[in-house]
Amino acid sequence: MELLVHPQAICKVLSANDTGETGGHQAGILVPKDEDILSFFPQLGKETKNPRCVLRFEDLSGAIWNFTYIYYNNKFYKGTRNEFRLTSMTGFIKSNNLKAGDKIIFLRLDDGRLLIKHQRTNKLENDTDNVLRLGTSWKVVNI
DNA sequence: AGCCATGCACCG
DNA sequence: CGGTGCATGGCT
Repeated sequence: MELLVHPQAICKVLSANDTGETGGHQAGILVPKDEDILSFFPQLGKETKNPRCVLRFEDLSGAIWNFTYIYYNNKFYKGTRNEFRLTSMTGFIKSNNLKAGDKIIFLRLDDGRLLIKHQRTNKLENDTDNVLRLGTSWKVVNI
């Protein structure tokens, strides 16, 4: 019997840097080192420097987006980086006019296919943010 | 830990 | 040359 359970969907509130509003060109979003979040993505270790893989996402209109999931781990190779990023998202972010505060939601279907959707900022919800105070801007969503 | 920022390479 | 992405460093 298989008892291993993985989250089927996660979401992230975009930062200004994620959307490119800060003028940066890092072309993607940061993925916090949270077990529940990382388990959604392929496991990338520190055996090789800056390992990556391309993930194929489908949006609600049926369009296909290929994002690159990278583990910048040069901290283990005489550098200082130790973080995960999902890059090549400029097209998706621009075509949907996503801004800081908006959410991106990733879902995995039973057949392994990946879906991506987004949600505009809800200001009322923002107001309660201080009270809820989620540890990271990512959260596991059960569907 | 997470977000901000930037030099360089590549490509249309 | 401008947009995009890679890789990396800095700041909070």
